[in-house]
Amino acid sequence: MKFPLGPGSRAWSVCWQLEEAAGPGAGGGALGSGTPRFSSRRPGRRGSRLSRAPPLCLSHGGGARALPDCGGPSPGRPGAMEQTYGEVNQLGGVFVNGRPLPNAIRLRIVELAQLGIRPCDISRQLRVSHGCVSKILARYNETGSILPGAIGGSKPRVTTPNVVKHIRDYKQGDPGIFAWEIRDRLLADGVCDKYNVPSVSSISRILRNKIGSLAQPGPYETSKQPPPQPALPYNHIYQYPYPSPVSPTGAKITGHHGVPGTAGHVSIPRSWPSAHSVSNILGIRTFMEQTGALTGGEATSYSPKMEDWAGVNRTAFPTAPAVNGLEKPALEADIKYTQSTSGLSAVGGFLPACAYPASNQHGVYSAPAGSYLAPGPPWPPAQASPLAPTVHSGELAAAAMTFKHPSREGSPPVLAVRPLTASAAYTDYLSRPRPLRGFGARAGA
DNA sequence: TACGTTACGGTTGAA
DNA sequence: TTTTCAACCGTAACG
Repeated sequence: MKFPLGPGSRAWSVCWQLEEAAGPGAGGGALGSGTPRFSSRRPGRRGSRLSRAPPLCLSHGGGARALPDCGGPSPGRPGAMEQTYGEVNQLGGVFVNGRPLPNAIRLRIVELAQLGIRPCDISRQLRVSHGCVSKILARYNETGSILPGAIGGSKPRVTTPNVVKHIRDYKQGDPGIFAWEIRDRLLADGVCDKYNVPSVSSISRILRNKIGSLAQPGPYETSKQPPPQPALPYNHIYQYPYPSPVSPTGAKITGHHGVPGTAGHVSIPRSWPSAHSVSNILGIRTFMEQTGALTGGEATSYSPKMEDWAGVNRTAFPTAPAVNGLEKPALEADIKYTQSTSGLSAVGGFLPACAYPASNQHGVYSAPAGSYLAPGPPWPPAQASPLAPTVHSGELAAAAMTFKHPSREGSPPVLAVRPLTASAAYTDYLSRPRPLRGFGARAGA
C-alpha cells in the first residue's frame, strides 16, 4: 500500500502522526477502521507488489486514510507539504519502500531479541517482515550495529591523485614496468593497502589515460598545492580500520568519525567491504563519550532536512561540525520518536554506539515509535502473550543495550546504558551479553 | 511453523 | 543541471 503524503521531499516525510496513546482499543492506530490491514497477496513475480497497492495516508487522528485526506502542510514544518509515500506490509506495519526502518524499530527488534523473543514473534509484534527482522538481527550479531548501511553514493575512488602520482613515478622510473608490478609496489611502499589498491586493470587504465604521455606533468604537479582530494567519498563514519596506518594520501587515519582530523582530507575509502565494523562503532562510541554528545540534550538547531545531516548517508561528514554531526543523528530518534512516556525516546542515546548515525529516517516515520507499533490490533490479537506483556516500549527503552557482541572481539561489550528509569538489576540483566535468538544468531555464534 | 535466502522495486548520493 | 551507476533498503515469496 502506498500513501502519498507530500511532494518535493526526497526527505521522506510520512505524515502519520498517530495517536500517541493509541492503545489496543484506540481504533487500530495508524490503520484506521475499514482499511485493509494486509496487502492482498499478489501472485506472480516478486517485487512488483508494492507499487500496486492502493494509496493510504496515515495522518493524525485518522489512521490510514484514502488519498484525499493526505495533503496539507506539516504543522511542524511550515510550508512543507508533508506528503510522501508509505506503504503497509502484510503484517500491517508501515514502511517506506527503499528507506530504512526507523532506528527505534530497529532498536526494538534487537531489544526484543535480546529478551529472548523469537524473531517470528518480533516480526509479528513489530509488524516488520521477518526477512527484515532477520537481516537486522544478523547485522547486529555481526557488527553490533542496529543501524542501516550507507545508502547511495558510489564506491570510493582508489585512484587518488596520490596514487596516480606514484604510478606515474613508477612508470617513469621503469617504463617497462607491468601494471601488476605497479600494484605490488603500491602495496609495498604503503601507498595503498590491500583494501584500496587499484586493480591491475585500473592501473592499466591510468597508464593509458592519465599517464599516456609521461612527459606531461600531472594535473596536480603544476602546483605545489596538494591535489584536491576527492571530497571524502564516504563520510568518516565509514572509515575502515585499515591495517595500514597510512591513507592513500599519506595522511594519518583519524580515529573517530566526525573528527575532522586532517581537515577532512583523509582519503580513506569508506568501510568497504564492511561499513559496519565494530571498530567504527567503538570509535563512534568513544568519540561520543568524549564529546559528551551522549549526554547532550540540546536537540536544537538541527536541520530538519535529512540531506543536511552529514554522515547520514555517504555524505562527507566534516561538512558539518563534528559534534553536531553526531549529535544530530544521535538525537534524532528523540526528536522523531518522542513519546510522552519514556517510550523509545532513549533510542537516540543508543544510536551513537552504532556504525552510522541515524539514517535518513528523519520524517520518514515521523511518528512516535510507540505509535508505529500501535497500529492495528494488538499482537497477539486476543490473548496475553507470554512474552509480549512484559515488554513495553518504555521498559525496553529504559534498558541498557549491548551494542557490541562480546564474542566478536573478546572484549567487554560496550554498553550504552541509559541512566534513567531502568533498575540496576534490569540494566544488568539486559547488559549481560547473550546471543540473539533465531535470526542471525548463527552469524554471531 | 520458523527461518534463511533472494528477487524485486524503490531510494540515495557520488561521479 | 541531469543522468548514470552502484550501493542500500524492506517486502514478499520461495524453499
